Amino acid sequence: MNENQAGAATTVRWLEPHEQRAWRAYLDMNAQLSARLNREMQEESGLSTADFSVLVQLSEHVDARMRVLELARALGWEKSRLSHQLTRMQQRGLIERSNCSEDRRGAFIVLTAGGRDAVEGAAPRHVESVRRYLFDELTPDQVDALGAIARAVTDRLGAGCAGIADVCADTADPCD
Amino acid sequence: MNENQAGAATTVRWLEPHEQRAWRAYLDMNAQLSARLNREMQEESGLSTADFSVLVQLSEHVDARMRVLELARALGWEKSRLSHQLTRMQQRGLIERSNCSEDRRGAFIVLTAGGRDAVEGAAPRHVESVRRYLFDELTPDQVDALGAIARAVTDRLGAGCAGIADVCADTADPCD
DNA sequence: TACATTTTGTTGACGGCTCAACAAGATACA
DNA sequence: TGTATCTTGTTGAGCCGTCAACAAAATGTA
Repeated sequence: MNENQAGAATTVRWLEPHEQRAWRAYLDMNAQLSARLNREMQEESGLSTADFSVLVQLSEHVDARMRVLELARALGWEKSRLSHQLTRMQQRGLIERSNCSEDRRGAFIVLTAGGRDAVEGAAPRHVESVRRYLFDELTPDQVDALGAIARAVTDRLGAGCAGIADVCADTADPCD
Repeated sequence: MNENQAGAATTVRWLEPHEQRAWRAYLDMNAQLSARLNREMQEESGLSTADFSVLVQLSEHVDARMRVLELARALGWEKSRLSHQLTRMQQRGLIERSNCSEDRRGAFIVLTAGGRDAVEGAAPRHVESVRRYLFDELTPDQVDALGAIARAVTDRLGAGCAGIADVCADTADPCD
């Protein structure tokens, strides 16, 4: 965009050139890095990164079984996104839905043996990719800086309450 | 995932705890920031961030008209993604396709008056959002660090050739 | 008990992205 | 000229994500 905007333009604090460059570089990094990681995981392990995230959460959990909303909160996903995702993963034998005796509305999501094999096969390759494209290119200071930046931003955004009011505690929006 | 993997696990360089934290923080930042910016632009201006990116490219270009592949290269998108996107944008009157006399296969993509109004209306609000959620939370050093990190990673990834071989010069893959 | 409200989770419609296939014009070259 | 190849761009199938609507069970309250 150029800076000769009509209307309220005079009051807009446009990005400074170095901010503009940082912002576009960040957008590029994101787009390229996520595309690359997704494609490599798909080719090497037959999983999407979304599949992988779900499997990792389950495999890290005691008994490898979780309630749907528990999983949604852990992932920061909307429940309907997760439900669709679980349907697809169930069809491929990565997870199973089992009834919950304490709450008959509910379902437990259970990691299958195939799901465990898939995540354990994908994890080492994925770590290698993340190292290759990200950490190997950064100095230790840059790694720490990235972490600090990301935490500052997610703190501002409400640490998971943006757009997933669905699965967040119904407190007042702490974001403004 | 835990680190007691079967098989080749002994040779895998798992992420160190501080790398793990930085990585997950980065993933969270991305997911939340892009979701928030997308939602705000949709609510305030009726555009997706994809619409906005296309409109910005066009509006920055002399005559506000570009060939499809030129646009695809500028955005780092696959041509088919762009083609679908343009079809939707054309239906909403944001852009028009016009014939190219020099190359009768080709099409010029032209920004309409409505498209220009849309991008000029959206830009100030979008800048405010980007400031609010990102730059206002970062120190000047962090802004520079973010830019440097992003450039290091995109350089490693081949600066736009990842997954869009479609629209890239057909050089050998410089990524491995 | 009866009834409203909240919580849990699924579904369908629709926009968006990727991939492979395709059409048609441009280009190279014999 | 003829023809093989490359380039430009679109299309359709299918997966993915969001939104709104819904069903059913749990919970609160009279």
